[in-house]
Amino acid sequence: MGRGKVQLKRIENPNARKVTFTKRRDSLLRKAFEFSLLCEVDVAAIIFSSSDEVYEYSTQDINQTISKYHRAKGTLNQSDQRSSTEFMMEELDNMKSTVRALEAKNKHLCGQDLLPLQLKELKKLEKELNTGLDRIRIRKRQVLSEHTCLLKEKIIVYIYSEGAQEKVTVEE
Amino acid sequence: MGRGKVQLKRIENPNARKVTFTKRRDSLLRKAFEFSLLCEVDVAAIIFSSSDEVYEYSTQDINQTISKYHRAKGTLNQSDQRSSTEFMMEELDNMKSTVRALEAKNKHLCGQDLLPLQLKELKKLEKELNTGLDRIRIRKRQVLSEHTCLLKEKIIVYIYSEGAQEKVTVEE
DNA sequence: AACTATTTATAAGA
DNA sequence: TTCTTATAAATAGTT
Repeated sequence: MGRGKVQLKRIENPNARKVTFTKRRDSLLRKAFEFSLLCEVDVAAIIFSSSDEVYEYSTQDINQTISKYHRAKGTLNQSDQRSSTEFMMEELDNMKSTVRALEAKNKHLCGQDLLPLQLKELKKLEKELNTGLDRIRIRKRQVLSEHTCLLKEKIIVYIYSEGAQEKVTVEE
Repeated sequence: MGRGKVQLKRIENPNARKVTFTKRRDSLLRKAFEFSLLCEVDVAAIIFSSSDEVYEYSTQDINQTISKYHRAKGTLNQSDQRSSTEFMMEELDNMKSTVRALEAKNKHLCGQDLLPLQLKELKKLEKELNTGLDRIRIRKRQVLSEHTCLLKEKIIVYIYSEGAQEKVTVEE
């Protein structure tokens, strides 16, 4: 439509290209608008100039249209992504307070930061530590006796083997 | 362009509307394509049918175009959002392993889950607990002596005051 | 789905 | 640039 038929390729003359850009940009946006109105459908069009200025038309808010597009395509849409981000932030917050609590408990168990504690809490802590200490000693004795058994075996092997190279030590 | 001039309003006849939809849809997408080619610019068009089928044209991958749009508009674009999500996921992962480590340490200090520990680790743990226990006992004695001082004061107050109502107890 | 009378878009010229 | 205009293209209504 025009004085001549156009070749479908880049318009070489930069000026002519710019003029055509403006003309076709406007009519594309107008066509999009007419189309959506006549046929009562959602349409969005985004146009960048060669210097990346943005021209757009959208039936509704363009971000809604983009979200709708993503939804239709089954790709993650923005609002979903935003809410998953929010969810993660919440989880992160929870995690942080968990870490704080665990670190505090840990320090208390190691006898640090005791000043804020009440007598009752100190007694509870002492009890916990006593229990822990008992269990650790029991386990230590077990391990130790296992070591000793192993040692005995090794000694026997040692006695019966001339080429024994391995050095065996028993702690505590 | 047609047998008559169109009114710019919804085409009432559903059949005519559907036909026009197809015609204008195709030409809009074709126009978008021609435009981008002739003027060498980025264009994206998204069309939904009345039953929300998607028709689209984009010079490059449409998500890239959408990102470019968001970037140009200064709104948070998807890839930015994705990377912030990725960052948070990483942080969340780190936090989770921190929690795991702290919980394990805590359990060990309470004498639980000792089986995987080596003799050396058990001894270190025992030492830590002993230190902790010492400190807790020191602190407990402090608190207790403070209580006792307080008690002494209260007794004096009690002796000199007839209306004393508060009941004072001293633990251990 | 194809046709065609018209309207609309637009390339090139002023 | 902007306006004009000849012509190409799109398309509403028809078949």
